[in-house]
Amino acid sequence: MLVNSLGETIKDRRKELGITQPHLAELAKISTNTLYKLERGQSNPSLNVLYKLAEVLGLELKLEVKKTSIE
Amino acid sequence: MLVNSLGETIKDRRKELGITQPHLAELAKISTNTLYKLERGQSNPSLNVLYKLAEVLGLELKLEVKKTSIE
DNA sequence: CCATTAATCACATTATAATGTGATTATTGC
DNA sequence: GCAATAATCACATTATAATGTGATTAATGG
Repeated sequence: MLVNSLGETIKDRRKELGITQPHLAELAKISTNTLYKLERGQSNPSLNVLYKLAEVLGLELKLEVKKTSIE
Repeated sequence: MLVNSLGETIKDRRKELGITQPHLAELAKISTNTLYKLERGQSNPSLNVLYKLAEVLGLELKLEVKKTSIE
């Protein structure tokens, strides 16, 4: 996950699904401000917000061992 | 990502690496309280905290399209 | 055992994420 | 063009994550 790949991922996915920020914000039950800042990488979102967006967007959040790490 | 799989993942990984909560907290530059609650699923951590832990633990956070979602 | 450290927990404080509001600037469809 | 909606932005407020402190309870090694 690079610098703001997360916000980009959400924005790209939203565009793919053809929905607006206000609509997605409503569906995920977060404010447009929160979504706007998140997409632009201007925030440090909570896990809760990420989950709510992931849910609506059909995305999943994973935390796994780096394939590149030495085991 | 199930209910508290995230906290579990972090705890399990920490154990694998054989380090304590206080030590990991120090390495990741977060408080032991924050780590403790996160591992137990008693918090709604910020992305920042997750990144710092992932960095130290050799984990990566991914947000991707669900394989099960209809495309 | 028992001393030492780790983990758990409560509670107060501080920092900041999330929201609300209103304005401005794109963007889009007619 | 221009009306309507979307996206961007500033700023104040509210909710809450993160921290600090100190205590209690496990766990661990000597």
